[in-house]
Amino acid sequence: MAKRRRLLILLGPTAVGKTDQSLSYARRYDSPIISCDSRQLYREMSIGTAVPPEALRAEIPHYFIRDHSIFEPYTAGKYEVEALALLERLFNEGHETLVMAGGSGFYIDALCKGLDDFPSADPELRAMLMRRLGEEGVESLRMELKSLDPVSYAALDIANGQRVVRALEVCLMTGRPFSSFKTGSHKARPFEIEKIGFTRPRAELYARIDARVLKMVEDGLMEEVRRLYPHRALPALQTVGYKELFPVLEGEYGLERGVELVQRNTRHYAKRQLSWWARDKDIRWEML
RNA sequence: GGUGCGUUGGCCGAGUGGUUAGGCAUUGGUCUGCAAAACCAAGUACAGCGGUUCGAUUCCUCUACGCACCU
Repeated sequence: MAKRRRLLILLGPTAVGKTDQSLSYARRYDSPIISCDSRQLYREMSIGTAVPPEALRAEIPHYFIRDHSIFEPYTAGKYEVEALALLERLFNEGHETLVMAGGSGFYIDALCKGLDDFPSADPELRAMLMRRLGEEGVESLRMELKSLDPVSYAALDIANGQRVVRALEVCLMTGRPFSSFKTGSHKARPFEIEKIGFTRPRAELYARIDARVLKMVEDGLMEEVRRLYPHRALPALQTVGYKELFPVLEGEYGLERGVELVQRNTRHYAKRQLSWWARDKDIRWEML
């Protein structure tokens, strides 16, 4: 009889305390921790992304923590493929329950439900469209999308340049409308999925965020930022905790202001995470 | 005690005799390969009393508070 395979996903807004929770769940199920965090997976960043401490990673194997490079832009699509393969391997090694922990809602959904078979971006085309976005503005790209794919045009966030570019690039690459790739169906997964969401009262969460940012600075965040400064234009560094601190190095404003901005943007981020999960009825919420 | 200036939503800050500046914060939301990204939306404030006026946040009186200067 086949063993019951279960993926336990621990999710929640940044700074809620997922790391501590994942530790106890991993111990309970004798599972490694599979991270689902779009920034902690870059090896060049660690303080600003609040990766789990060294000691913890020595005790329990972690995956998708600092095992990719900022020089190879990562995407939710890659995560779906790689994480699925990893899970398959780990289940085959005998695990019945695997613990996943993370805060990237889009990545979690990609893994659980799957993305449709869109082509991935062609870097040159993407760059060209982004340049046009900058030079001509969204309006011009929107008009082009309207003629190539009226369905997407109607459905898309009309002002969201990034989305318009994505839709347009798929149309141009394939000769088919972007919308024609969307099936609206979920892929089947060869394991059960259980989601536990951790949350806290808003004020408490915000206070934790503010304190954690201060702690990061104490721990040498500015050194990390300085080291990454030459790469500040990379997509991976368009990240809270870094993008606000590069201007400090340039003397645009002081460290104090930089810290305030990181705190603020982290709060915004936490709110967006909560908003993403608000409509996911499969999550069992737990107040910490 | 006197004179002058000021008092705008959580904060900053413009402005007007009659379609509610704006920014930040806050709150809500969107999301199919950059997602810690990108984007959308919401709140109806003019210190208080009275007056002038068809109508006052805007003009006038007084009161309170703040600042400055004078005796």
